[in-house]
Amino acid sequence: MGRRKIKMEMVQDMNTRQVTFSKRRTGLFKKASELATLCNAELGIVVFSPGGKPYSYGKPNLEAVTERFMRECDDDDEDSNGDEEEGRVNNRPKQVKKMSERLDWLNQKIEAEKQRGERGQEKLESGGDVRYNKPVEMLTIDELKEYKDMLQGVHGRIQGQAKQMQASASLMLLYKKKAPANANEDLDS
Amino acid sequence: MGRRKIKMEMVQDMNTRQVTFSKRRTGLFKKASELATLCNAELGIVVFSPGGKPYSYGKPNLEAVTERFMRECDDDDEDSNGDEEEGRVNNRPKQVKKMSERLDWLNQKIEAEKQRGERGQEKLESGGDVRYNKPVEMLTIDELKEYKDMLQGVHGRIQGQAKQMQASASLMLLYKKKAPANANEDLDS
DNA sequence: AACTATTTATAAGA
DNA sequence: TTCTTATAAATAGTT
Repeated sequence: MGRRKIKMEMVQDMNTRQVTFSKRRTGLFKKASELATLCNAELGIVVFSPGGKPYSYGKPNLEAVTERFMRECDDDDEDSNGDEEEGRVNNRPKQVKKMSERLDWLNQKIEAEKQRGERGQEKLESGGDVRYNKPVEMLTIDELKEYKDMLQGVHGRIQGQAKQMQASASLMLLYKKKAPANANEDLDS
Repeated sequence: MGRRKIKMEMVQDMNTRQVTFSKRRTGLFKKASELATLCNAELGIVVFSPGGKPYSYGKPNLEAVTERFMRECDDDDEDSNGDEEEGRVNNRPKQVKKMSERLDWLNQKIEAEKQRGERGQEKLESGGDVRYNKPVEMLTIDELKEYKDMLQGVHGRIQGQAKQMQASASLMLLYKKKAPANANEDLDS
């Protein structure tokens, strides 16, 4: 589809692969947008880059997931229950419960990390004092850098995971029935 | 992209729209497959046809993940039979809402943690500079290692949990209405 | 389903 | 990264 035909296998060169990913992701989302528009279809896409970063496209919009969740669920409560005498409490939500339990567990872990982060920070802060008392046990610059990178990495990855969860949760939105076509960014040309 | 250029709006003729949907859905999934292959990326797509039928594509294998999850959580699985009764839009919204609140809470915590991490980082960086002026430092190597291990351990568990959640969320999409066609074979040509 | 005339996407290159 | 362009690929209308 370009100057040359390429073999359908993972692009070896990292740089080229990144470029390819970027271009084709854009193309994929455009195609998705067109399909949604032309056929009045709803769809959701979540793509994880080789680096693990999540990208998503959806109609209706998959952004601002949490707020949408709440809003649309409220709407859903009011709309779909109007003439649904059949809407009994069914037996399926166990999956949701399980997922919620996992979220609970996750939250606990994050809270724990938060606590420890504070303690670690105390150590850092008190370190200024210790510095004058213990002239020996010091960190090398490389060790400091390592520590810094570690912190950045952990925080970054946690955020990345959170985004992934959001994207996934967004897809769940599509499981529900139609919400009037909230206009999306028009990728259609 | 064909004999003529078409306006980017919903195709009016029902028959044509169905044909367009079918063709473009195939094309979209192929593009997705190629993106995944070329860039070693993971992705998932769910599309609802105008008629409301869900189609999905995923790498790796959304369907298998879905089935596995369903099996694990099949305590209440009564949907395996093929009856397509629709009147059971359930009480899920409340649970989804609950989950959304947790997600929101989670994000707040993560954001707060990020802030803390940045502050801690400043201290580290200033400490690194101080190091050239003062013969001492704050944390011992052991303390640093302990902290690092702790964070890494937490992160590992969080990431694992997040992946599970992601899989769970994806599969929930397909749990009820199973996709009639899960195009997961080699779409790459 | 197949067939093509065209449009569209994109691999390389700048 | 963004643009250019030669070429590959997708597809709208037709059979």
